Amino acid sequence: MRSPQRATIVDVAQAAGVSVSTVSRVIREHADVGSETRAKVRAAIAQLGYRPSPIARALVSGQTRLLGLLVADLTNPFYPQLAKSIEDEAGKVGYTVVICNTSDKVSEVRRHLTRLLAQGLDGVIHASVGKDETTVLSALGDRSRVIFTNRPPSSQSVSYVVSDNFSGALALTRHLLARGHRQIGFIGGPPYANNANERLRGFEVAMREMDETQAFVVHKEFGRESGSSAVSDWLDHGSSPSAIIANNDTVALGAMEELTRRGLRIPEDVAIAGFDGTDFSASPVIGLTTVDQHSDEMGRLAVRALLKQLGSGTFVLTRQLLPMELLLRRSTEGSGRSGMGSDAGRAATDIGPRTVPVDQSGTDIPFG
Amino acid sequence: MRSPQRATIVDVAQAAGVSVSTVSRVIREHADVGSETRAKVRAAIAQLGYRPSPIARALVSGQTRLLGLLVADLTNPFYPQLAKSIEDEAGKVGYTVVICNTSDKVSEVRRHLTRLLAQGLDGVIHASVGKDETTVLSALGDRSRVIFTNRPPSSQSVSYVVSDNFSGALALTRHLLARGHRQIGFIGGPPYANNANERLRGFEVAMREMDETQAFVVHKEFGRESGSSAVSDWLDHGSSPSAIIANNDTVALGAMEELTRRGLRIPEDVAIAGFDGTDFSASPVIGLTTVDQHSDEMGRLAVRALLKQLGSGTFVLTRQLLPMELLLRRSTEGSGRSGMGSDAGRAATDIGPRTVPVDQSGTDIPFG
DNA sequence: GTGAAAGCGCTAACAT
DNA sequence: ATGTTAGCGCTTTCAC
Repeated sequence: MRSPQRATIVDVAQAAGVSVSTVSRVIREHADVGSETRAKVRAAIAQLGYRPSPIARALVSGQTRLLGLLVADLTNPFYPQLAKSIEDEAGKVGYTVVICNTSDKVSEVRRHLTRLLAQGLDGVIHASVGKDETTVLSALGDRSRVIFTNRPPSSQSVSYVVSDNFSGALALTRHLLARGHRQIGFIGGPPYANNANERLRGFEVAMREMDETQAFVVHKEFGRESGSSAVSDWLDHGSSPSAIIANNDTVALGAMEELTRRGLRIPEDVAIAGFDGTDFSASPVIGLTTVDQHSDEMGRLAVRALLKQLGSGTFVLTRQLLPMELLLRRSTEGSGRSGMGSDAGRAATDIGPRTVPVDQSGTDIPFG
Repeated sequence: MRSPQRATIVDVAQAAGVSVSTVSRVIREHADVGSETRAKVRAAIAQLGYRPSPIARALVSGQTRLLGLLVADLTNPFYPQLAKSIEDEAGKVGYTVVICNTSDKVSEVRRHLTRLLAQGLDGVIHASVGKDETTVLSALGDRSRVIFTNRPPSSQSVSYVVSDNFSGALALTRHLLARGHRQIGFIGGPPYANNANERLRGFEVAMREMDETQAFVVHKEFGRESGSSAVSDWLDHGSSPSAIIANNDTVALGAMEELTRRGLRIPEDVAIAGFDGTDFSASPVIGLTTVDQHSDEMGRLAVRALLKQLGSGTFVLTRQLLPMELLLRRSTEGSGRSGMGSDAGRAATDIGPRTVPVDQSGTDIPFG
């Protein structure tokens, strides 16, 4: 049952009656190799079932084709969606990605980075904490080996591909205002999450555009409990928003739970909306209005940008802001009769693209 | 910004005024090294910030400390839960795990295995297809490098750590029968999924224990759509089960969606239950009765068993059947008033442990 | 167009 | 207790 000793390049060379360097050239489809020779080598390779050792290659090239992906919490469905897209894109060009759960802790980021580095990875996609560029950079030693996604870094001198959270929140809030809501609760995130901060800013700007509005803002972590506890905070202290915006879909679900528990109807008594566009938000059982992050595109672009950085000798800063999309569902739109079909909620409002000019210098321009 | 040329073992040796082998010994905390020498070396290592190259190590040792994890679908919340537990356990002993999405296709399994093997991984945890031992083994070349989890393999000569799906289904079905249901629909899985098969078997055995029962069985894949389409199949063709058992929580959610769409109330009109014990099933908004797989324990045990196999020279077969736990929620128990608190559904029925005797020979004993 | 040989950074005999 | 040395499987000058 032992696996047969793998053939090495030397075996192939012998079998083909050529030198190892010739075999190496053939493998890498390098320059000029006589077509007969090439054929002989190819035959030998096929016959021996030879596969070059990635380890030996890595030793000499210094490249492992291993990418790290740091996510805040794999049990928040948004991250698996993102991870899938990243893996697909990376896989296409022969890269393997290692997903790491950070629980949004800088210490975990450091721990994983150390271990990954010890494994010899080439680069990192950071879709977690935020505001931790220093930690990341000091572990990696080189900003060309990392790209931030999902949450923008606080500095502008490191690459990122994130959503235009400000505009997304703006559009969502305006929509709720247009539907007549004036007292709106916002469940903000922890201070390190820049995407959450941007969303809050969008909310605040929209609220100020209108008179007679009242905003209730609390700050929480990203779990379901956060949603429940925010609702409790408000209802137990006499605040009664007619609509609630949660920082992400998971938190929104938690808020729905608490409202349900208290016998409040959604959206008749309280409307509710989230962010991210997770799959479950679309479920008719849940029917949650959300601002979609387009995780597919985000992941794809992040991988491409990172690979570009890794490849080119000179570092090229990437700074991309992706448009979000407002997906209206029952949780804000009213009871949308049972038979509304599976396309419900795809009546979307696209929030136009917006791109930040990239300048190589990487000066720290504040967001917005 | 370039990362400073990493120090090598030779640098350390020079700095410490010893030979490389001595440094190597110190690194690996090997045998006897004079305590002064050791101190000198340690100092040099610290001072140079030396970290041994995993690649060079891998080249000589043939071990990468990389584990592959094959999952059917990362967007089914059960798999992230499982993955998390596996990563944690593997991380504790310095292993890194690469998660791969197979979409339950043997061709994808093969593709990933090939790529992972090219990356030089040590072993694989297979939590996907099932009945594909041949493929897996021929890719890996050695059964000591793989362990099946979640879904049992069809042969008994390869290691696995899975739930006692038969007993779980038995207990769930008996519970529904006890509550008076006689016409029960079962949404089975595709033929290759042995855990689904076991669940169906448990269901059938329980149904036969009682007179005057009627079972509606359909076979579907594992997505939400499967749940919806199963419900449609039944209702559009005059079958009307008073309870539905879905093969997993995701499918159950899909079924709930279709029932809701058709204006049927859960559980008043139709009761529903799933499998796996995913986090979302516990949400009061969903309140889905489920048979919990204990993904934490399953992952932990799978990793331990695999590492044991990888370590020991002689292959030791592991065959473990883990108890499942019935978690009763609103979807089967009645409307469980709004204020039932967050512990609702933790009133659990433990389904006793059951262990299959392991014999080294690995003869093919059929399940049950 | 092809080959010889020197490493990449480490481990593991085998000396001493 | 410590040092010497031969690889691990490959890439890459540098010759021919």
